[in-house]
Amino acid sequence: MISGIRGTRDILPDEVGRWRRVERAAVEVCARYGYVEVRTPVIEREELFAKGTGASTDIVQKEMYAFTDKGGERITLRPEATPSLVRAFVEHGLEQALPFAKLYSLGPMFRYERPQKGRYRQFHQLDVEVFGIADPAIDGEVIEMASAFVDELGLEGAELVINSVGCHACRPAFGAALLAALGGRVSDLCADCRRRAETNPLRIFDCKAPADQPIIDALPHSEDYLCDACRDHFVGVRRHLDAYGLSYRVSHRLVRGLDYYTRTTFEILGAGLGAQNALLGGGRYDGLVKQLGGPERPGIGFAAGLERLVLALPEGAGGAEPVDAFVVALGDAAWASARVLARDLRRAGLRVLIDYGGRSSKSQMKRANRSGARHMLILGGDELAAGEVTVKEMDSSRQRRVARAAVASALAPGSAP
RNA sequence: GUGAGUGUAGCUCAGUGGUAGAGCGCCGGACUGUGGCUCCGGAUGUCGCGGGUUCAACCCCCGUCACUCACCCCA
Repeated sequence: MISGIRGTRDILPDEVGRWRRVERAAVEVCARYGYVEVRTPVIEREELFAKGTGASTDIVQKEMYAFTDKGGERITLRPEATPSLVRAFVEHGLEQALPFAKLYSLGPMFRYERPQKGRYRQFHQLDVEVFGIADPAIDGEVIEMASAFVDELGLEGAELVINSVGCHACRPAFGAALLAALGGRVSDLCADCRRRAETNPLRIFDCKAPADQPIIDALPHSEDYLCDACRDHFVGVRRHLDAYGLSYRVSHRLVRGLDYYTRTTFEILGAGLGAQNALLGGGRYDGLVKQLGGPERPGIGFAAGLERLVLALPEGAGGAEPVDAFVVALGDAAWASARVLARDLRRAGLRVLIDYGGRSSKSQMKRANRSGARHMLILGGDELAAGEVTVKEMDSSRQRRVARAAVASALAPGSAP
């Protein structure tokens, strides 16, 4: 047997309803908030992510499925969607064509990571991006929409966390203040934190090692180092969230890993998901469009992990649509006629199953029962001769004979058996 | 990349150094034109893979792969 690739998953019939539930909610919520859908390729130039996501990030350094194609180009499976959407926005001049550059996209991403609960090598994201709006009102609207999406799915116990990490002007000062506050205590931290102190000091706030916590708790907060413009912006964002009546927690420890984030960052954490508990995360990235060769345009957005949303969905969500009828043929003579009956009902828009080959009536009926069909349509010698069909309602076991032409209407909900 | 746990029937799992099991599911019958309930019968396994120890390995040892969870990273 040839097995699937590690970290990839087959979404089987018993789970696909939950996926459709999440995807439908995503599409509907985005439409309500004025977003339009964009679909970009799964493969991109490697340099798009080196420049966009950040050459120093783990995603680019060790997690990309990158290769040289037959033409000698460096290609990669996309590890995230934001750089692709920025590219499409710039490449096609979308700000000219659209009233607002509010885009969303749905699709698979690829990262070579060790799989665990809620984390896979091929995973799926809803990606939402807004280009060209600097006003904190859009930060508030994006975060409120993310929250509405989670609510729409009926997820209990989700928590919204926000922070501001400052801009290119004020963040370096905060980084320096962090290192200064750490001083000689860097050597007391865990190995991961000592590495972070070298590469990306902000990420020390992500540390989970209990021994490090007293030191980390004493570190300065990014909010206290914001420049005036960033401070005003953050106040504005919170004013909007308060006006919406959203409950949220400001956490100075919410620092996101991608290089491009500026000012607002946020996450929504789910309950019962294990260690990978971020249902969605995002923030503002005011320099990214220019960084990728476009005009100077601010940006903000988020990505939601569909696997995690499916995982967090309440029990029983996304049940399958029931089958309307299962046609049972009794005796060889009835088979051909039964197949035509099934065809006619299907063309009339009904969901109809029928068995194949001369199985016994008993086994056909067992299969009808197992299929969850609402009705059983019995066609034997008697019915054939009379031009009728026996319509049996499965739940009540009540049945009646109906003229063939009237079968479709007899299957309608509320039609008495 | 690191650590721990787990790999036995389609699924959930028991099992003992000496001929592979249960429950559920599946197929058939009891009931030749009435499903679910009950009873009876049946099929299905390279015991993850490779090597070693042994008269004999599903069991013990080594390696390897996969899965799960956690670290890292992040949706």
